[in-house]
Amino acid sequence: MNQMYPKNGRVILHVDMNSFYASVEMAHNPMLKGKPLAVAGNVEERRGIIVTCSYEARKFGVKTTMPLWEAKKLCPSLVVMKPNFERYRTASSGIFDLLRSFTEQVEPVSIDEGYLDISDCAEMGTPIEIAETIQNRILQTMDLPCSIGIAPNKFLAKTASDMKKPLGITILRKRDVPKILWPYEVGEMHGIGNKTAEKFNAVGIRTIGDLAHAPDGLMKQLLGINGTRLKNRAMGIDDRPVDPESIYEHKSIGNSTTLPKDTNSQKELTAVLGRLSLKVAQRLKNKSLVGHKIGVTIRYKDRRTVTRSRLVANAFSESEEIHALAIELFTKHWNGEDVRLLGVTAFEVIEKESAYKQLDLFSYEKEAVKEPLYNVMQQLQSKYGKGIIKKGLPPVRKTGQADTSFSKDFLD
DNA sequence: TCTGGGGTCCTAGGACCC
DNA sequence: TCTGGGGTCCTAGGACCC
Repeated sequence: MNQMYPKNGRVILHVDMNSFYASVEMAHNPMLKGKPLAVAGNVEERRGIIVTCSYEARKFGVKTTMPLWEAKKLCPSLVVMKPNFERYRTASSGIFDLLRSFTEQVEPVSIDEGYLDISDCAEMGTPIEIAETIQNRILQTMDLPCSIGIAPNKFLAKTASDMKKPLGITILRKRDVPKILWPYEVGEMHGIGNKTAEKFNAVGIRTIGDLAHAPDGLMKQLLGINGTRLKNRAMGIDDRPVDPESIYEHKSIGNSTTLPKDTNSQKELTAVLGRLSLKVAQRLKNKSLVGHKIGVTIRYKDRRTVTRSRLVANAFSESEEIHALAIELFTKHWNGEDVRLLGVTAFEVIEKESAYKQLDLFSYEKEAVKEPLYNVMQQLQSKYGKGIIKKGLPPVRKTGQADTSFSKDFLD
């Protein structure tokens, strides 16, 4: 019997906080409980949108990304709050600390959701018992509700956690994929937005089951590599590992803002770029990062959006440098029309330390004096490719741990 | 009196090199 | 003289997610 079990059966949890910002506000001020509550950006401006809302607010038809004025029309009694990001970050790190007390194999994907690989946690109980314990502890210690999906991979776990809210626990076994997953409309699938759903509908793919049965060639032709991937997901296949280190791997850091009023005043726009550059510089500094590529985003009155970027010879992190680079890019590419939004982004960010190390390697290469170090660089290049010089060393990974596991057919 | 702000990944085309 | 083919790097934009 044993040899019938698949070798690499995994048990993955996806923990998804329910209307996170609104729930944190309610935990912080219990008087808000039971009220239609919305957290909205730019509350004092016309351009505020709903970021999160409580289930009471949803009953009125209030939804995420809805303009504030529209939400108030639907629900005049709506309580509207500005976001307190500090508060949400604190709650979030409390949640992830709690999750890490079960296993180190925790991958946060955003402030309010994350994956756990509990394949090696059999001694703690069944997956359902573990999920119940997690859900109860987060609720009891932090007064915050979450939904949890249990499945053999990330995609199915994510899908499962979405199926019952709030405070749901849902198991999605691979053998149940045809019955449970396939009847859904293809647009419901995580990773498929409006555009892709339209493309699929145009060739007669309406349900996730249709996608699972679609010809490989068609998928490739329609969406390239992503087509194949989506089809695999629809079949319940997803080999991505749970990666606890991924949160430390930043690729870009940027700030943007929609202006209170559209403007073409160069003085004002320059000042806004200055404030954005300062924020980017502060965030780079907090994380000890430097950037190698500067980017600006310009959105015009009619929402046409232009992005421009360029590589910079020397790594940057100071706000003045960033501001100067941003102004240079902006003035070169701005067409003079009224601007609605401006953004400044640092790309190709790496740790300051490894940026220095690479500089050292460079200078040794040029002078060709220190043979041993030059060789090190050669080795790095042959191992990781030439990009290593620009992109930096891959982060060091902790090695996995041992041993005990669930009976392997639990989720197959 | 519409539609925020933070990201990631993929693709396509031109430049450039061998 | 009528000009290949493969590869990488760089930039811009699209799609998607929370």
